[in-house]
Amino acid sequence: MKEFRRWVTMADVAERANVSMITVSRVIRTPDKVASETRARVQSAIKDLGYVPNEGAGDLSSQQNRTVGALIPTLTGSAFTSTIDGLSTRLRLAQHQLLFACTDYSSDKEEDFIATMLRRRPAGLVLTSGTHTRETKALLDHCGIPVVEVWELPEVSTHHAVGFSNHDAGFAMVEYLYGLSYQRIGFIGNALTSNRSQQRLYGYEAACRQYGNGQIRRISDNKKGPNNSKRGAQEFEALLAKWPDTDAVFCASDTLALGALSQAQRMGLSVPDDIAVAGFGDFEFSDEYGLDLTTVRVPGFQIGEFAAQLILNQDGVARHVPQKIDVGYEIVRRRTA
Amino acid sequence: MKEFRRWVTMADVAERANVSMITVSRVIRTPDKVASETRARVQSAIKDLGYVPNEGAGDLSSQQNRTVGALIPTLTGSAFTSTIDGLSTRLRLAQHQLLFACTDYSSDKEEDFIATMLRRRPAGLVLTSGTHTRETKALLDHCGIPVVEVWELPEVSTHHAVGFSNHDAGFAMVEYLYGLSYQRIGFIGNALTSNRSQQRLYGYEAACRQYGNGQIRRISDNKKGPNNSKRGAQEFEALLAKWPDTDAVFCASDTLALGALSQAQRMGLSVPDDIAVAGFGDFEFSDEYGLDLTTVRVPGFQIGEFAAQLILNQDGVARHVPQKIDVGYEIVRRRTA
DNA sequence: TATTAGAATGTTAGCGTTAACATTAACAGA
DNA sequence: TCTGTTAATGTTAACGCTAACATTCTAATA
Repeated sequence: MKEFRRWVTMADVAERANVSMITVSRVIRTPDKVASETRARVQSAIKDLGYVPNEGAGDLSSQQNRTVGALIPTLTGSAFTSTIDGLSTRLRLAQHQLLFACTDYSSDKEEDFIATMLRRRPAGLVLTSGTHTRETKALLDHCGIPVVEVWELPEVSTHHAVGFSNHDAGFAMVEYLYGLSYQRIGFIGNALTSNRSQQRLYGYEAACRQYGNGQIRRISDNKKGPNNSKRGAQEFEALLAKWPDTDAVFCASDTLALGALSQAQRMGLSVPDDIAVAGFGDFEFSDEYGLDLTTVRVPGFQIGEFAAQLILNQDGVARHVPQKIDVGYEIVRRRTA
Repeated sequence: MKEFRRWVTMADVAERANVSMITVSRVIRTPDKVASETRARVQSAIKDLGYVPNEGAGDLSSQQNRTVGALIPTLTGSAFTSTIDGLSTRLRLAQHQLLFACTDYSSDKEEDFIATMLRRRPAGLVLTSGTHTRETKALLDHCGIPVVEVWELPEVSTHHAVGFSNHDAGFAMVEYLYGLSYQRIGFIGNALTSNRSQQRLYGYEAACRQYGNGQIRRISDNKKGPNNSKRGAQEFEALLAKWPDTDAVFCASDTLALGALSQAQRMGLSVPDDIAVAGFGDFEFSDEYGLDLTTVRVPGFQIGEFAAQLILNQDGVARHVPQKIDVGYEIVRRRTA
């Protein structure tokens, strides 16, 4: 039966080890600067009492912070999970911790979360959104901590960025499809959800202009909403209803492609003979299931690691020159195209 | 060009609004207790200066904490993402924040992360592991904060739990398969990875004893490792090599089932005519793809919400009676069985 | 008019830690 | 012997905030 038990403090440890608090502090942070005998005494006091340092108090005193905030739209079926994994992994090595939240595709929630996170005075912020409300921008520009935007590389930005050109990646995939002799290529995906999808669309359009007759095959609805499989299936169906001779579709995400594939199957179309399908993101499932989806592979885990690195590097130092790290992408040809 | 700029403090706000700090504090936390005129003055000072309260300092002073730690094995292709979504969502409503980390299936990392998180003095901890190292257990038992284990319901535990009986769910699925007249049912999945998988296996075994001839069809390798699709495919193949007349397999996760299905396809087996496949977890993809996987649905998001609730309820109060919340499960019959 | 209650605001101390400076002891070199 | 240097440890004052108690003022009540 646990009672209202106070956490053991550094003072408790100091008393038991018969030293001053600062010596305990040194044993924890700079053990070399303490005589080995004293050190041993303090360490056993720490162990005996089960002392766990209060890092919040330490941060307050030292004016540092070993916390990093990260924001992604959602976790379920998301492309960003690997990036969060990478972040978490890299931060652990540096003894930093991850403050995490899902914005659920809402700018308001994003603003709310950022404001709330800043109250913790994190060492940095990792964002996946790209587009922010006016207030969010002001908050980010004035808070003075490193902000890293991931999964894209904005032309101009006051923040760091780790990602790749979604435009070029989209272009490259469509160019590749043209190279495989597909002629009438459609685009599937909601370009309003994120700047990333939009850039992929622009890349598609540019490739169509360069290699095709410039015709754009796209169901342009203005519905916002997640780019999930259901949407992929719906848009695939609509696209083929409008342009029955379409011989390939480029989907703005693997999840969309999943839906497109299942719709193709339902419609009795053979992939890639009747129609080719290409995705984007190389999500785990496409590799593992017989799907064998032709797609654009992006090093999501690495993106997380780099983002962490950018923030960690700045610890304490105010290098406010926005860095851009291009992690590139890779066309992975499998069965569907 | 941003410089070494100090964060605006409450003292700055107080000075500008010509009040004492405590008044600023009250405007933020208990606005009702401040005269409207003063309140307005303080609020505009806050806005003018772009003041963001330092919650760490506040926590230290008030001996409270609005942070909750959560630990899951991994994020990519994980069943727990929806639970984290639920946690995040619920915590936001209570102005709490989520400290998050991936243990990567390692008990050592788990211990490390828990120790590190405790340094932040979180209001509670949400764990998905069930089995911990000796040190971890000691840490959890003595830290005095609410700990919630999710996705299972241990018989005895000193902690809260939000989940369901993996044994019963496994039993129910296999019982259901027997009810559909399948006779020779195999089990796919590594029962060593987690207690959950093990319980599902036990449930399978119990059902076999009760409804079948008690024969266990399972490739019992002692390889640890993630229950991913690749493993599902391998075990499926091995299982059928050993017992060619198997007419149904119960997989410990949907991801495994995904692999099993793809392997069945490769082997030219028709599902469910030649062999039925049942999964566990109702992951997003199985719903969205033509997969139409028969599976056990678990309310993952709700689990997260409940876990948050348990921790929030305890805020400040020391109710150390471990609660158990059974969220149940549901057999979802689709095409594969 | 004196008393009291309550609303509004302020003062003081302390949360648990660390930075910065201070002290002490031991010992080497002049 | 005296000075200087270094290693080991200690003292004091923050860090930014809030709890607890204190004060002031207004207005209602006796």
